[in-house]
Amino acid sequence: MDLKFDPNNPRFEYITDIEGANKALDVLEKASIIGVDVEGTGLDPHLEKLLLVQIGTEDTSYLFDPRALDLGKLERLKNLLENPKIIKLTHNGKFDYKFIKVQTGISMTNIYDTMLTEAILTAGVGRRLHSLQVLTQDYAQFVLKKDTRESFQSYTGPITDEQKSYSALDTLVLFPIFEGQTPKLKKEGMVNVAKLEFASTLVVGDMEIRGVHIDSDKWKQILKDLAKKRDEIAKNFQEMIRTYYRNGNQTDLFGAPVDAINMNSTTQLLDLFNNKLALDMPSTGAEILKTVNHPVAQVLAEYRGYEKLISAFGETLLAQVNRKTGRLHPDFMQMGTATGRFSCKDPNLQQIPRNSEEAPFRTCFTPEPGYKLVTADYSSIEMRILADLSGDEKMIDAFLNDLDMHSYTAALMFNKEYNKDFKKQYPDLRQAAKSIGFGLMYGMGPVGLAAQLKIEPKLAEEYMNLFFKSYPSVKGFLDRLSKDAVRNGWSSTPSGRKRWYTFPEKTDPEYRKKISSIERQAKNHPIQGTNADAMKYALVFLNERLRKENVDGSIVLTVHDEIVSEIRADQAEDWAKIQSEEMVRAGALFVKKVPVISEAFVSDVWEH
DNA sequence: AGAGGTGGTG
DNA sequence: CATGCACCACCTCT
Repeated sequence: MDLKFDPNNPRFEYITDIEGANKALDVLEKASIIGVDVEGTGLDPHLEKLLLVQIGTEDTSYLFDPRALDLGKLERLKNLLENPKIIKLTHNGKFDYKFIKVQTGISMTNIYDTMLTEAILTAGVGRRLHSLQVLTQDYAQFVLKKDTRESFQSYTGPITDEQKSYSALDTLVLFPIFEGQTPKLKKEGMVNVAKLEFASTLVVGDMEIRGVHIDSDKWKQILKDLAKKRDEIAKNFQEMIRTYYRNGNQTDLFGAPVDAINMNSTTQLLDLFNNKLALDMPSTGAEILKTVNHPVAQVLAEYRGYEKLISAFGETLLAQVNRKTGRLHPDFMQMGTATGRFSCKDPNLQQIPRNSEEAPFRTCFTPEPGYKLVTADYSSIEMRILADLSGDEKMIDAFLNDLDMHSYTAALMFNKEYNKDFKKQYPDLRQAAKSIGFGLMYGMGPVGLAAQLKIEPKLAEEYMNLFFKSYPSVKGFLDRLSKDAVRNGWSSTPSGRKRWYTFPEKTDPEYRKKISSIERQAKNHPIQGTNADAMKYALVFLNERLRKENVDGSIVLTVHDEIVSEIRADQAEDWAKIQSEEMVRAGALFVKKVPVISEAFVSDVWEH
């Protein structure tokens, strides 16, 4: 690899005035590909300060100092970064996009992201984090020092020579990585997948910048109510088990009884169940507790229900409300999974409990005054994908005729007549059909199905056979997916999104177990991954419509098959129609044999 | 610090 | 032969 720069002495221009900026732009405007990176005093674009915006060609990096120059006012710079014809090489461009947009108002377009590219080129195998350091070693064969990065943390002084060199390298090194990655993208047929990811980045950036509003007072009240119930149950529990412990009658300084054990410790719980109560339990999980015929187990299960909610969705979530915006700005990772789905963290808003009477957490997510939430989700999208990809005529017919899928399946399987009251007439049969339908998409076998339905494995196997007889193409389709994956070492969605597998040694004692696991993953990947593809297209389409139609609002959440946006009240109803239409249009890119359905509604709280 | 257990979401 | 996909948060224990 011939580098166009010297890693030990990179060329850069440090720009603090208009003349310097114009000279740099004279060069940059002639390039078709530029590298972009930013340095800030921290990670939060709302709270921290931009210290440098580096924009470079393959041999020189231009370091714009936003403390010396109002970058948002530099019309030529804005036009450069917003020019859709010029490719901006980035590494984790979402970060740079957000900082630049929040602090200068400039909205970068046409991003190429080396981190995302590496993620799609290695999905399922290898590292989950693709740092610039590692990619530099892989593609440019030198060691990128990273110790200077920390020097920007909370930094207020003038930019040092060392900081300049370091910052310059961060744009220069993007070029050899880009050169090394793009042939791989072509070879793997993943250019369009990459383009989809890059387009999604801007949507995710906007979504994270906007964040989502949460009613903290209401949230706290829910927690308070839950804690009261939990504490009462905990007290009962300690009471019940006191006699088994030597410290059972001890009291603290104020005369309150001391807890016999820590209810959150599985070690201590297992000791209680197995040694004191002689129950012989393998674990203390909910499934086991249900089967244990002892009041202590039931009380523990009840306690767990509350303790889970309080600990996982408690004050730590509220503590993440941004002090500047007053909203939550979670981190959506567009390649957070091996299948192409998003993951979400800090906080993970994709795992907020569904609303219940006791814990209506989602109702605490509300729009700003004057706005509405518009929620839309795909209707049984993964089943529709299965129908489409397998090409099963019966399953396709069921969706074409808009039947209740699981009822229809049960009717076919058990030779009953389908009608719209089927769900009421044969709830158990419908449930069995539903479990098989979902289970198959996860590669489940008879034993798993038996456990789920609490029936004998033998009967479960009969049920599965009935399912496959009802939908003759499905079994062959799924078996082909697992066979192909084991033969090729990867599976693929119709869009070309791949997932690779690492195979065990033949001598591995868990060889068969690991192969089975790969087979299940390979059955699921094209289905889940196609869902992910559709969602990403939908997000891109929706952001385009927001801009084109001049809608006052933004997408605020995405939860696998659901999109939530926050829209000015008078525009919300019209937007709801657009939102479901665009989701359908995106889904229809992949699902062509059956209809794609998305229903949207307008509300004042997040409800599902 | 990292692993294992548990349980929330789609 | 082994027996359900994809995640993240919190807790305890080492």
